[in-house]
Amino acid sequence: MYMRDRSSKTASYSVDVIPVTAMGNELAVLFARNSTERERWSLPWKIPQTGEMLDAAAARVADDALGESPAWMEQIGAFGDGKRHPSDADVSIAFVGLVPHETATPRTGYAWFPMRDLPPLSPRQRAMIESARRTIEGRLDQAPIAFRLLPATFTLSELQQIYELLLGKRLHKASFRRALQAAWLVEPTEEWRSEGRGRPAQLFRYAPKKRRRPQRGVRFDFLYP
Amino acid sequence: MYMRDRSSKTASYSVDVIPVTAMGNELAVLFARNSTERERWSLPWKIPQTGEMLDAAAARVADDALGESPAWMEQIGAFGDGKRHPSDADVSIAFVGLVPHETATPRTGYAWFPMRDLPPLSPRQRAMIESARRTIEGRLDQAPIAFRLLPATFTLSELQQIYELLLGKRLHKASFRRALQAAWLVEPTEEWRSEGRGRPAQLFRYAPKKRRRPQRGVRFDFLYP
DNA sequence: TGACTTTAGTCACATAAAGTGACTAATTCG
DNA sequence: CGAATTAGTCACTTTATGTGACTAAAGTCA
Repeated sequence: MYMRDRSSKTASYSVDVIPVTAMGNELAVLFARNSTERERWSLPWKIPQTGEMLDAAAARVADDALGESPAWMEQIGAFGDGKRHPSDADVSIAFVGLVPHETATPRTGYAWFPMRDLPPLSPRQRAMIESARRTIEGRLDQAPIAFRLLPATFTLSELQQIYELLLGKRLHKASFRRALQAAWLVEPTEEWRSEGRGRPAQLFRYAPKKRRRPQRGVRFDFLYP
Repeated sequence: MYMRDRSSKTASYSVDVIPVTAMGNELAVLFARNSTERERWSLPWKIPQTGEMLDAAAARVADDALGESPAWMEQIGAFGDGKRHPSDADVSIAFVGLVPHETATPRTGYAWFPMRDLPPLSPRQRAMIESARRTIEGRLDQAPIAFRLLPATFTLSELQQIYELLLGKRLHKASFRRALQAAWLVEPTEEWRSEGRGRPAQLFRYAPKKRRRPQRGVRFDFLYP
């Protein structure tokens, strides 16, 4: 295991990844089993080589854990508060990654934990996971990240469930579909899927079309000073 | 000047600050004159002490440059692409800060540069500044950052000009004021200011009132896949 | 089989938000 | 004084969003 001299004057960092997926009807995060304390878990991380790009290092961390790179990944910042961290680095540069649950099988030594039932973690790791959750929620209306949690084809009800999960509230079916229609983001396939009870649902795929920029004015949507 | 061994295995970082203000009718960034090459400028930075919080280090960097801490500051991430940087650190952890132009007087060795006429910079510094610009624009409807570029009292026309500057487009006066009214963010003072020609304008202050959370559904507002 | 339940998909109307031009008000300039 | 300039407001239009009710196609079960 990597160790460094705490008295060194150089401020050091590690690259940590928060891999997120949608398991059932809640979000889940991937953890790596601790090599020394077998009952402890931590977010996957590494100390990048000199000259290695940050996002490349993060992609490698995710790949080592899942055998594939996340469908979407974004840096969520550097975290320096809280003392203990597996890497012993002063700060963690964190990335959040989204993977569809269907194709994401963790390698041995890694496991998914539902967001609401995480293993014991250091304050820094809890802060990073909370920041990841907020980043996902905030990106939702800025980038098509919800589709990155679904397989290539999906029903509109599945898509709506993902949005309800990420937003933490129910959405009205008609409003959701009208907005989706207006956004030209999905197109229907020829296939239908019967889930047992109820009318079969048509399968759609993510296929964004060009459209004009919605020219809106200002928004004062924030709540807190 | 701080130097470190490039062959060291420890990945190192510096803390860089992008201080932003509104000068006339465009944004400006504060730079520090390079100590060795007198004609070069760079963003203010430092290597934090071990154990020093990142935001505390950033506040100190800004304070050294301006004699005051920014009215608003936020970390915008870690930047590792691009080779040359004054600090010689592998990555820069960047913070964007907003200061009202009226009270922000740079110390000797520092100067404001308008966004559209920046001095020659390394790719990494250009990337950080561009990211700062995007962060400001994106935060605009999530936090009251526009008020952080204005003095304590201001006219609604001044406020609208700040928004037009940050959004890069003209806004309709009536729409702007209607939205502002609905947001309960400002309250009028007893003072009026005459700018020479035209009717005098009433002065307002930033005084947010509590209000219910705007319960909106989904937004598919993004343009790019 | 046929009534009932369940999920998918759509419609029409009501309400809320945003875009827009035109108006009045108060000041300076000539 | 009257034109020009900036502030502030109004009323109307257009667009977006909220919402309940409807039809459609499947399974369940007496």
